[in-house]
Amino acid sequence: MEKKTFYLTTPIYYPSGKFHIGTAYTTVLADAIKRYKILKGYDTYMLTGMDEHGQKIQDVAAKNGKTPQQHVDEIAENAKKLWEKMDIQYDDFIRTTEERHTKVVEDIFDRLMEQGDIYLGEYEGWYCVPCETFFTDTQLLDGKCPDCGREVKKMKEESYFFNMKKYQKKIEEFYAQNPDFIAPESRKNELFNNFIKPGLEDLCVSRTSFDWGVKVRKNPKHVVYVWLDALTNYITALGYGSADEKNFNKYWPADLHIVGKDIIRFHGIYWPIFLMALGLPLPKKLYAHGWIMMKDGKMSKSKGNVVYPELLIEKYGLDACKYFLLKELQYGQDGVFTPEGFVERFNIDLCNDLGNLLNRTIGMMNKYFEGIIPNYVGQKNEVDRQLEEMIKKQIKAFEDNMESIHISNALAEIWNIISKSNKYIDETAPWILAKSENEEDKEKLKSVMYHLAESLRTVAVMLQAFMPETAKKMFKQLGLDKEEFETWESLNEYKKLGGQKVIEKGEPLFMRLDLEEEVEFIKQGMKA
RNA sequence: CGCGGGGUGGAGCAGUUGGCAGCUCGUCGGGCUCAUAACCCGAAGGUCGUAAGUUCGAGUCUUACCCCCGCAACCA
Repeated sequence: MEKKTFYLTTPIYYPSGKFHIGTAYTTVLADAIKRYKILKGYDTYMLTGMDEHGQKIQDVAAKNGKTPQQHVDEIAENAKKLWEKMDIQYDDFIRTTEERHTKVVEDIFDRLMEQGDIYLGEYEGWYCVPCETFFTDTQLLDGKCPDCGREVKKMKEESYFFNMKKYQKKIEEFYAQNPDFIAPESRKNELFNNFIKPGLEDLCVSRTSFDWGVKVRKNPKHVVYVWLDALTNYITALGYGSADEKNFNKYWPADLHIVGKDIIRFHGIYWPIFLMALGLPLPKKLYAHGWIMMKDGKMSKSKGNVVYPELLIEKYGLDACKYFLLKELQYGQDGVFTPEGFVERFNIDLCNDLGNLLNRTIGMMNKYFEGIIPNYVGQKNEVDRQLEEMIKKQIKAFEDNMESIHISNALAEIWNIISKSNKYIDETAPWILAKSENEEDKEKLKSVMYHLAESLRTVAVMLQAFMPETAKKMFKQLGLDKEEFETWESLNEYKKLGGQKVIEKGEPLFMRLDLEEEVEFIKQGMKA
């Protein structure tokens, strides 16, 4: 039987510098969803990459005495290293300077021109001569260049336009029929009311003021400008328009485009319209996540408040870093990074709740049963029943949250099981049962320890999507590092864990941090 | 001017279809000893931005207003 496919993408990132935790978040989010889909049995394909054209890159490269290509090669290498360090399971990494992309963009441009979707016109804007850049009315600061503050001139430049107006009706119809295309809904409203309803304006798709880009074949003084070049990566990466369209046929349309809230407009309007023009099916879903903010606003180098993922990963581990990011950003909303928040999350959620639960369970398993998980003996009392029922409910809630991309809530569902299990230990007081000579108490003790093993296994199965290393450690310590105990299907029933042997001395999953010390460390790292 | 979001106990947030106001952290008091000075229980603390309306009943729907944030078109 053919597996169902799931194609998801991150944006292609712009190589303006080192990636901060915001960029890392987008990619981690995609990776987590991919891993979840794998667990659920999908044939997944995840794409990420780099958007490597444009004036800015040309400028930065020149400043550093490099060719643009050398410059982007370097950054692409760094990006790949970071994703490797973060154990991101992408299936393809597309770069817009690669021939497999540029060639197809040239073709697409030609075709759209022939179809009459692209026409030659004039782009009028405010031009700053020293900066060699065009600005729109709204970009100007007090009528001056927003970059250097100098006078700007009204200038005209010949350029190609995409006829968006032609698709006005179609895009409206599309949204009428697919009201859930954009998540969260508020982003759709924003987009619809501000841009679609008032009427679309044609989009400038070429420039002559710089030449680092895909040349327009029939008029090579023009290079393709930004979005027609960038957005098409989602299909060129799959081989669309190439000799081998196997992946394209298999995975397109995309199941999920993950984007930051800043570029929702381009993905919510231009991209569907480009695809309409090409006669291709539209993606199924667009999710716009919020930003990671700092206490004093956006991250910026000038403020000296930028956090790079390497800092957190090297000191606190990849899983802790991922946990924080995925937990902190609520559905579609911004989240705040503070060093205090990070360390507290680490200590409380990871050390106290999760790590300690595993540790005390392993300890008791060794003390009372020489490390062998007892057989399931049924529900010996009310709390056993409650725990089993609760876990069943949590699994369902977890799935619902994952399907609707409420990742932070999904994590909270896992932590509900953890809390409930910690409470369960207190309620059943296994250390008292262990001292009893009573046969019934001995049975109860078996039941308690079995249920705990099962709880932790459930937690580990779910955590595989977010914290694969931690999940692996948990399986290992529980003596359950076997395929049959790790699959999603295995959650459906209480398995036969009895007879498996846990590790003799459990290594703590996470060691508590000294709040003050670590906050200081992170703050120093932010300044550097 | 317009559009979108937010305004819920000290802090940070949940509250999908209207039905006794929840969670995490913090504070105070208690319990336990299996465990990473962890874990568990209890308590204090909210007129759910303001005003009015619909309803048997509204944080949840309608209207007006106030405050904060974002978007405002080719800036990734």
